[in-house]
Amino acid sequence: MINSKLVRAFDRIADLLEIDGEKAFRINSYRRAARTLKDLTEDVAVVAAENRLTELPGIGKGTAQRIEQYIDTGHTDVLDELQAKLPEGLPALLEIQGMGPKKVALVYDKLGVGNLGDLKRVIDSGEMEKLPGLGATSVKRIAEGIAFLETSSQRTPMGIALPIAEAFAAQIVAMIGVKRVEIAGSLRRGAETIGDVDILCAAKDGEGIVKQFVALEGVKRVLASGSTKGSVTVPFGEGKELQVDLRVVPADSFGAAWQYFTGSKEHNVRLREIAVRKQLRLNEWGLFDGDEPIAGRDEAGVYKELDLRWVPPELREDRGELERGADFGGLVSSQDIRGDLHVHTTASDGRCTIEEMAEAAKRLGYKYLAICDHSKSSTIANGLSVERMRRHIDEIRAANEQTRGIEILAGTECDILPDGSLDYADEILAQCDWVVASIHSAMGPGGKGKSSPTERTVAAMQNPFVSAIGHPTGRLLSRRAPMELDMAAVIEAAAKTHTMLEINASWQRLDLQDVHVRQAIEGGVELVINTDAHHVDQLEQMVYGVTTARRGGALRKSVANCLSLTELRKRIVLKRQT
DNA sequence: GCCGTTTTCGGCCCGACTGTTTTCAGTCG
Repeated sequence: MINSKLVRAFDRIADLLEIDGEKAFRINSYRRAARTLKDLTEDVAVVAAENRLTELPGIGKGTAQRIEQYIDTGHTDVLDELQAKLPEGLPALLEIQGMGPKKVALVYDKLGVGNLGDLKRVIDSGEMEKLPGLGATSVKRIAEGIAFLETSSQRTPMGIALPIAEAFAAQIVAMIGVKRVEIAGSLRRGAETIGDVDILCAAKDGEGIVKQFVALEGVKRVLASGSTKGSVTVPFGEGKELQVDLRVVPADSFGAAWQYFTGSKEHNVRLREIAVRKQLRLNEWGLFDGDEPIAGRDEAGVYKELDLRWVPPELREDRGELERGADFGGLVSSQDIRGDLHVHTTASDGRCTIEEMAEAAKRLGYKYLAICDHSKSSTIANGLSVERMRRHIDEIRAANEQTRGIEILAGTECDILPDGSLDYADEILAQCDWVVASIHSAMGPGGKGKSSPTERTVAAMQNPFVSAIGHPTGRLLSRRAPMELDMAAVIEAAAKTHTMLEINASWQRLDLQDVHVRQAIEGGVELVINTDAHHVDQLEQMVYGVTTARRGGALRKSVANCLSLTELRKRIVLKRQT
């Protein structure tokens, strides 16, 4: 699809326009268009062909023309002209903390800086700090910004950031005078990757709390330490750093501040527009009628006074959540999950036994657990031969006999082979209670007599024993791109065959991702949220899958593992009889 | 450049912080 290329083109236009000193509104409209295209789940070329471009939010006549030109020629005049005018390396400089469009334009105009190398040179030579409006301190900060950019991974997966954030929050809440501590920012919204960790704290003595915060164990560098805000970095992985910000506010403003710092920026802009229409003013300190505060202590009050329903953080992305009459109350939550229907054991590549996994699942309050080890073709993952699989099923049945308080289902994660057939014959699959079918090999686009991932997935769904498709796109966050999957075709086939689609909860996968969750629900497909755990500890990753489901607007009634075991079995039978 | 239950023209969110200033511009979230 050409969508992602257009997203990059429009973001680049916006960057260049900013450096060029264009009006903010025009720049924003390009960013808005880029975001719309990023969220779009269908091929923009199809939308264009059907003359529906201007129906998309933030896309008017002008942008539609540029999209059409790009589809036809691979270029847009606007971008070509800007690129002819400004050096290629300039937009990258905007990523440096402390460098905004004005400063980028300044160093370009006065010193001819066209890329990162040039910038480093004029910093070292001392030329930069002589520029008007700059000085030794700001140049030093920019130099630190460059260093941070080069050591930090740009975006950190939610699964790495959340434990770090929770550890900090636990230490802050123990400080004297702290009334309340909460995680805010994109982490609270459940974004799959985050830029930095935002922690909010209610206390009177901001300076004292911030001082303790920047001195906490695990802090590598202190970026800022003031009376309301502290900012530090924390090492993780191999030489990487994550930024953690703490803000301290009075208890009376906690709700407004939590709302404000949770974002997203776009959601907040929309909220403030609504406030303005009501002749009110909304900021991080509260909602005001003139100088009179009318809300701010809690989040719900802020929404209520704007005649809005409180919006769950996962949905605050300005994707229509303030307008849509959505059923927020029915949104799936972690408490609704009654079982995990995709885990591995030592039989294939897991590190715990059937009994260990079952005991851990029971501790989480689950009523059922499906053991789904790899099938024979997944040799790297120690996939089970037919003979081993038969014995494995017997072992699962025996373990189930021995275990009380949880039902252990005999399952498999059966490979979908390159030709679209399944790795086990129906005779084996029929013995399983539950079958997840997944693609693990030949993940390329297909063609030339080779089946495409879409064809293979759709073919697998025709098998009556296939209950669900595992990690449908096969992506690994920032490590492997998703397969080229025609999601609309997969969803249509899933609905028709009563096959569920998995939201793989592993923070390295989150597959389906949020926009596809929404698309699947709109297509009438039932979902299942599984951890794909290879160790008892990984069962706790369910929360990431639930968060992703919530971001896609999934209600508990759309998620199969919120069902009782009896109801779940009925769903499996329904598929087998179709 | 987009958009419309005050509008097809004239709007389009808000405040803190910082460093450079002597009244404010730029950046950030």
